[in-house]
Amino acid sequence: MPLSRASDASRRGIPEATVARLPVYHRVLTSLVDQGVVTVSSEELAAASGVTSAKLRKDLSHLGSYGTRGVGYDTEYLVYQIARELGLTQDWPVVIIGVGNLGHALANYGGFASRGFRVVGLLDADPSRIGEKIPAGPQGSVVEVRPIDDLEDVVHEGGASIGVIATPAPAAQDVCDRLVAAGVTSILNFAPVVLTTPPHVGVRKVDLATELQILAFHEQRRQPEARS
Amino acid sequence: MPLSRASDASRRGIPEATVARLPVYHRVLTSLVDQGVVTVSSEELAAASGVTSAKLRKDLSHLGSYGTRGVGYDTEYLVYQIARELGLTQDWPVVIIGVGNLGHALANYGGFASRGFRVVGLLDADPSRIGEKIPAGPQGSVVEVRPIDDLEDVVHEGGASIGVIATPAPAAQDVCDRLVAAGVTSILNFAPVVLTTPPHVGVRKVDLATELQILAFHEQRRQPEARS
DNA sequence: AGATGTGAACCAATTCACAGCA
DNA sequence: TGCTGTGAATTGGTTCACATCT
Repeated sequence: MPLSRASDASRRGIPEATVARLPVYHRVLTSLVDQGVVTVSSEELAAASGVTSAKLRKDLSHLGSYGTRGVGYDTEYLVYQIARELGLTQDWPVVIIGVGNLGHALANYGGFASRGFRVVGLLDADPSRIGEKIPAGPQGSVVEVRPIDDLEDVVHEGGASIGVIATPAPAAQDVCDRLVAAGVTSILNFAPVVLTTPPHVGVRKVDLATELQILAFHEQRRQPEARS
Repeated sequence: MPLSRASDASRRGIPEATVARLPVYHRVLTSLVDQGVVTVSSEELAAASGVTSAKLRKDLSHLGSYGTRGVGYDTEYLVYQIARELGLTQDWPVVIIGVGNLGHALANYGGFASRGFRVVGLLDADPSRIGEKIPAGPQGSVVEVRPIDDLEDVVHEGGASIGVIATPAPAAQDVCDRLVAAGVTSILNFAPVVLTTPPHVGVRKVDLATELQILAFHEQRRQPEARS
């Protein structure tokens, strides 16, 4: 088949549910490539990713026809196609606001650098934390914590279009407004508040307490024991 | 209306999507109660929660009829009903495995204690971290980090049915197996691996890199700029 | 009058099952 | 023969619009 460079099935509209699973496939495939596995069936890849094979095939069909009938998928080829679709082949400068324990964890999380995310700025409002040098990235590179007032400068210097909010809840909306004003168009929010943003800005929220509460809900149903 | 103690609409099956939003409503309502707000309309509560009013009303209708037509919802009453439904009126002992930056952040995250979650154990495989006392909870209570070998003891002593995995990826499945063997039936996993568990165990996964990748995907579509 | 609660219509996502190709 | 890719059927979730009740 002639490899048409813009793929056939793809253009416009990959379902949101599919997008949310692509990073998982990408990670599993990367691991398979590292292990020297050259070919994988939808059944195998699905099992390793914790989904059904039908779901996996439907997901991949939205990207294009990258498998071979009767054989399976070439791991290296597929991992690249998914990376390209997700935009992992690009460089994504990221700024992180709030350098508490969570901010630290994010800054030196190994999974970022290997996927094109580069921490170009760490900001905090606490004067005692300014100047601290934090290892951010894979080998040895460090980033210095700067005062929150430098937010606009750091965003511009680094060319960041993605911001991560890891501040206490009361500070989050203000930080968000400043990020948006500085030109950031994607925000990952760890503060337990609902952010208000203009429609052109993408926001995702990760809430640690929420996840535990969902677990507790199901756990409760599992224990039909004590009453009042 | 006679307040039938098991509620009408509830029994069996609140949609998963609704369950995932209840913690948000709960937080917003708690904040409103703190501000002294006594009554709230679906329109107002929905706006503050970042959803549409129709969705909010449909969600709440799965719990029962807790509103008053022409008026709205009594904040205090509603916050209690949601808390009860989510199981937040109970005490949930939790063990956390892995006390790196993320584990630290989780241990002293204020949002837990106020919702019934109590950290009864902190475990780590790194000998240099054993014995460290970490503030876990709202006022002054500390928990000492214990060696990973004590996992079973800590789960039993604390009566924990919920475990949080904040270890590096390679250790996660082993820790998971031990938690399950010790009787834990709900697991919150921060390690970037797909865990294998028996069907009676509930698992939720939070993946920091995944969230950034989903953001990057949309960000990429927003910039129809550079080609190869 | 005014806001809830809900059937009905709509849309998105998953599952089924098999046609089509290597 | 064996596994992908995909229409068709099904399930789950959202939105609409209004009957219902305070």
